[in-house]
Amino acid sequence: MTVSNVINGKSARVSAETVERVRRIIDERGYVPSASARSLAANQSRLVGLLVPAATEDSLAISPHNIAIIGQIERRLRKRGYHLLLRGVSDTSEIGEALRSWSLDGAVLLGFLDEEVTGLRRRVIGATPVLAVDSYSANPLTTGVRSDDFTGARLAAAHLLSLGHRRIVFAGPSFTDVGVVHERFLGFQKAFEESGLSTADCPVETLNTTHENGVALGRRLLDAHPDATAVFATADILAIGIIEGMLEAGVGVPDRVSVVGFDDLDISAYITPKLTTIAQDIVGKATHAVDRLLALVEGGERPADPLVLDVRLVTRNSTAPPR
Amino acid sequence: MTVSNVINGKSARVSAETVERVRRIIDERGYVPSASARSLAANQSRLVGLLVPAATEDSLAISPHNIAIIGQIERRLRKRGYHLLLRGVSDTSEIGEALRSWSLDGAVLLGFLDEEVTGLRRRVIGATPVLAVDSYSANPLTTGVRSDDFTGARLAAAHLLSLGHRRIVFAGPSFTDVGVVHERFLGFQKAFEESGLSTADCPVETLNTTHENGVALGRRLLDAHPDATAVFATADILAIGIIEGMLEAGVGVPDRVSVVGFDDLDISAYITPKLTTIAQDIVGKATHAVDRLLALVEGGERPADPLVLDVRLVTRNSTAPPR
DNA sequence: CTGAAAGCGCTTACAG
DNA sequence: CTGAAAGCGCTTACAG
Repeated sequence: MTVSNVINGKSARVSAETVERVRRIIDERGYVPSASARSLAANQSRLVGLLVPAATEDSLAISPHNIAIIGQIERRLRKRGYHLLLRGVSDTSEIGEALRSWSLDGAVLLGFLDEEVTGLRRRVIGATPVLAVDSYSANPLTTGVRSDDFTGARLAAAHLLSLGHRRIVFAGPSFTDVGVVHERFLGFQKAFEESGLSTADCPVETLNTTHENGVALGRRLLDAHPDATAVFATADILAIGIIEGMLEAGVGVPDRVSVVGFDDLDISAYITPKLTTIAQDIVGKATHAVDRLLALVEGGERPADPLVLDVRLVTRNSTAPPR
Repeated sequence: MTVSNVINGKSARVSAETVERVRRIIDERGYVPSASARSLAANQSRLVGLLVPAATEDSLAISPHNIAIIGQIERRLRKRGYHLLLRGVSDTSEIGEALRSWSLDGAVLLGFLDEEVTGLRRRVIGATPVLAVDSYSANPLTTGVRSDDFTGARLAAAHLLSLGHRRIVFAGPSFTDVGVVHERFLGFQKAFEESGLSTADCPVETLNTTHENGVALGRRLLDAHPDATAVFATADILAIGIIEGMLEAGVGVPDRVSVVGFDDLDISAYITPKLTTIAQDIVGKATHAVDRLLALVEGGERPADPLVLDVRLVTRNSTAPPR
């Protein structure tokens, strides 16, 4: 018991001398406490789950942006003395299983749809703190950390408008009346309003966020929308594909069509032309996600409103005034 | 005890009727076994560590190639009924701590230097199976899975030689007389030998594998080596930087200088010109790494020779005959 | 300040 | 085929 107190830093209950002696013996023998025994007895594991969607049989469905976040989350958890269980889940019911099986102290949900987060019930997650990254779900059982998607899209559109573009294609996944893409669409519209303009002439192209789909759209973009002079894509990986498709089709970027992305992936600065895009604060997202989750784990306060992180416009070479 | 037998599938010791009854009750109550209690009692955790180097205070030091592998490893482990503990370690002594603290059934080392793997002692890792990805270490306590680096580099050089290049820059991190980069250098030389040529006129540029370093090298490449007509870079991310640097400096790729990379990252097909490179079998690497590790975990056979995976040349647009 | 004892939820010889 | 009992390595009231 005294040894236990020393290890757990409850030095108020042990004499300095004893603490010293225990410490020395621990070092000498290379003693390492058993995490499973600890979890079992204390009913807390110092383990946090990082749960990501996984199509059955398939790989983890992690976007480049989310991949960048994983490393940062691990780093922050480690710094705070926690460990990371990385788990792909093919059905939301597996979330509850993971939580209870490992007595996870908390979980970060990365890449789930808003409706999946909203569908989480107390019966499934119990009292375990759960944080959803990039979610607009209002589920009171979860908290969130996300970027200011509205402002990001507003900045992107305002940039294109200020260059003189009017007919701008909005390219992104289909959206409902809530969520990341919807917010970006609202921000896109807002920029037009602020300039006294309307998005009535702006085509919306709906497609899943992959490089491949971007290429396909790029190839046929001017056939479908001959008057378009710019594209706002809701993800860099999509924007990169669109640029590739347009270049293939002989459409100059940014001479004929300007393109703005969203994310600021590393690779966005490697392609030609370098991509103008909206930068998200990846380190901040990861750090705040962990800190927020652990505040719940350790303090037990109830989830407040989602934390919203600033974004900024990064102007590079894929945008120019229309011809 | 009977319930335990049912859960663990030891149906030989339980009547079919009882199995059925237990199963039903488990479903009704939504019972989920406690992983920590199980680990503690059975002395096996069904947990595998994925250990990656982490500079202190810094992010995980994961290359794009290794990031792609992580998702695949998680998938394979999950399929085999194991869970993944992702952990950055800033000192190899932490490896032993992680193994013992969580009673890990095994560990995959990703991105460690050969000397770090070689330095692993029984005292640190005990009897836990450890597999090092991409390592040439001969440490008998570990097994390995890696690509055929020698052949990859040989194919790359042979491709350039067949196009007519003779003065080819070898660009990669510094290497000793063992390891991935050394193997690639040997394969590079081998291709020259097979053509009755020598690498005597081929400059070796030593630099760490980052996009930034590649750009810097690209900018000064022709100043430093005016006669060079091609570059073989030991990593795509480096090759991409080199191309960017050369284009900036007004050096045409592949018109003036051809470039071959190694890895076949997704982004290598997105840049302009699309990169000719050596493709590694990422899915195979991850799958075999897991299967091999679990063979040790479950069967307890002793580590055999490292498993070597085939590579192949992917010809795209960054290579052409010299002017 | 120190320690004996119960208990966390499982697994595993062992007896019946 | 079934189950009582010990034990895995900790934590935590509780007594001294």
